[in-house]
Amino acid sequence: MRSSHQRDAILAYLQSQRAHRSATEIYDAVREEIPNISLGTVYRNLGQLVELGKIITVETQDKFVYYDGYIKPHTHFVCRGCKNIFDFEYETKHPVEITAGGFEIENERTVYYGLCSRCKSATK
Amino acid sequence: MRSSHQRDAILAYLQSQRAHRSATEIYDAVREEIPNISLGTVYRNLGQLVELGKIITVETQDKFVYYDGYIKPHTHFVCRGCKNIFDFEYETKHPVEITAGGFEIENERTVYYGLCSRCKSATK
DNA sequence: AATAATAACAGTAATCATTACTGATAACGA
DNA sequence: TCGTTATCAGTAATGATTACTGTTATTATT
Repeated sequence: MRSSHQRDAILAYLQSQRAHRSATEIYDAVREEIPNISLGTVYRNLGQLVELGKIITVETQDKFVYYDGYIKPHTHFVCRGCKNIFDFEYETKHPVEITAGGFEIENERTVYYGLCSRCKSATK
Repeated sequence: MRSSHQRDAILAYLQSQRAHRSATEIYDAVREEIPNISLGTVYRNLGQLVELGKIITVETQDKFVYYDGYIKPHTHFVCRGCKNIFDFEYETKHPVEITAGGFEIENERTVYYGLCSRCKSATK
């Protein structure tokens, strides 16, 4: 794989902050550094970075995929109020039947939905 | 809310089998009973059934949403080989920081990815 | 049972995140 | 420096989902 300025910029952006960004948000952010980068390039490189294991995807009940440069296993909490995504330590214990049934887990995703403490207070 | 033949058929279909179906698959299945039902009607009623808590959605790394008539809390395993989705008992333990941090969990989704035992053997 | 109000519908058009395509450009081994 | 070709920018296409519109069916009321 050849190196590319575009891919480096995308990875650097995702690693520079503990956040979960959609392709469009990444596109907007990277355009400040590479004004004529195209959205297709962003998608192609995001796919490659996922393939390389440098970033991960986070699927939620939103209509788009979020990308995360923090690849240590962790879970997510999506607030119904402010829509923010919070990271949490990974404490999941696999259902025993999975491994007992001969299934091979390669990775997993857990997403919690609810209200963060700030939004919970606001609705009171 | 008024009763509707279409909504009843959709719910009956999803409850009749332990499966996870996309909107299009549900559309095709229900059309055998109601040939001129429209896809928009399927989507609208799926949304209402989710709202009513009669069915749940399952978001995966696929590009479409699956609907599930089995609403007892459980997790899913998506096989990378055969693409089947398997159900498992719910044994997740919430990260302590979530409740400690004042977050209110309303629901959660866990999806495991990997190979089922059949597909694991096939690749050997 | 007939009527009125309107939720729900079928059919179709629009939206929009994502993917595919194409000719130009840039990375890099020879 | 040159040739190969991965990658790119720009743009068109795809496809799941949503919105719109005139019609139909449900349900409360007469």
